[in-house]
Amino acid sequence: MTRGRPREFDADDALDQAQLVFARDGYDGASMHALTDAMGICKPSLYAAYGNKEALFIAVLQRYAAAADARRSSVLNDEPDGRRAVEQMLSDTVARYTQSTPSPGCLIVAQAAGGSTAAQSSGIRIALAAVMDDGRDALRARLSRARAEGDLPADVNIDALATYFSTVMAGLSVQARNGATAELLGAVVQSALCAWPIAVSA
Amino acid sequence: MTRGRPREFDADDALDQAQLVFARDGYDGASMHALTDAMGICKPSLYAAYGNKEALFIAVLQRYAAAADARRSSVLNDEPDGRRAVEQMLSDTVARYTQSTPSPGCLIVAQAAGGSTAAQSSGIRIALAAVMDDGRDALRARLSRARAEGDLPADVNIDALATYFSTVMAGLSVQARNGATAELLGAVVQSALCAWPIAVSA
DNA sequence: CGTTATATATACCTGACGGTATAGATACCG
DNA sequence: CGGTATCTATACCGTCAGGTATATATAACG
Repeated sequence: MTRGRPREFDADDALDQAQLVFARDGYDGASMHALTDAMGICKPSLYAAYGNKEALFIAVLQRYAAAADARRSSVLNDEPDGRRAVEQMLSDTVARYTQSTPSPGCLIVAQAAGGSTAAQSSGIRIALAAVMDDGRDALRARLSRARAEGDLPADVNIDALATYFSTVMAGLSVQARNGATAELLGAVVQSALCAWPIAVSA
Repeated sequence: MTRGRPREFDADDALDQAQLVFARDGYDGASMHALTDAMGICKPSLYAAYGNKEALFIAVLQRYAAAADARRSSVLNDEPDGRRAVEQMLSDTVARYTQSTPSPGCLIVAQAAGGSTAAQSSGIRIALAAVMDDGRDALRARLSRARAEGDLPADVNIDALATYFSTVMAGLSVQARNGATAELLGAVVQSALCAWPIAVSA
């Protein structure tokens, strides 16, 4: 058992609130005051629980990425047809990016697209690169399966195709943040899917 | 003639230097000290010439957008075939996004993707939305011409297709900023172009 | 040449930032 | 119940942010 006074807040709930602030203001724009306000805790509690601002952001990021990864994996694997699986992933992405008001889009993409490139070795950029790689890896694995199952031609470039769909998803985040509607982005998804290579039936 | 002592710096050159700082650090991350250092001027000169930080960024943004628009328009209009015109635009985009070290990607996309959504009515977001709309409008106009010339089917949704290619370009900026190579993004462009609707020859 | 208008340089102001010391509150452990 | 470890709250610290006052330098005008 842990000794001492137990903390009066739920660490994961607090991360969820912090996520909203980071998504709305960005890492630089989010002040510790705004964060503690939203999390409902005072600063020493925050620093004791998470360390500092950068560590807090990374904790938020990894929680966000874990949830996103879980959703994406289930969406990708529940659908047996490869093309429909990717379509479901993109449609789900549009739904989530456009429903998260007042800060549409993806926290990861937002920070990766706009964050400072000066501190390339900073923990934040490392963590961002890691979660983005994880996302593309999951997609690549699904495309690889699709190729093995005949949903993709044997000679398709899996890396390039995975990067392509990742690129589209990153773009969807940007469009959503700029106010694009779910209907318009749905049409974008349909256009994007036209790039799905057609397997020649043997 | 202008009275008084003439300024000792070129206003446009200074904007170019400021652009590098904003691209590297983002709007929030760029300090006035870093900006004046890069521009080679002192703070009162900067404030006298541009007003304040926000106005300076908007000036940088509009200069950047004007140059980007000029390049894009020439690329789009020089090529008579619609599909090849878009291909040239995307390839040119990849080349520019990957060659601008140490801050790859697009200044507009970076700020639009990651900037604060809190101040929706701020001048920055308004200016960003305007230049992004301009870019999509130029593309839409070219697609409309392509449809008129038979390079696209008559029933194609021009709005959706223009948004689709804009989405891909925004995604390319994100990928470039995360270190994707020109080769890989070139393959992404080829995938993206597979979404070009095929006109049925009458 | 004196006046005037503008540019530059130094030095400074107010406020907010990230982060912390210290003191008080509340639980487990013996 | 005493001791101790942990959490919370207030108040604070040093630094740096964006922005500006003041003084000085340099040009066009008359």
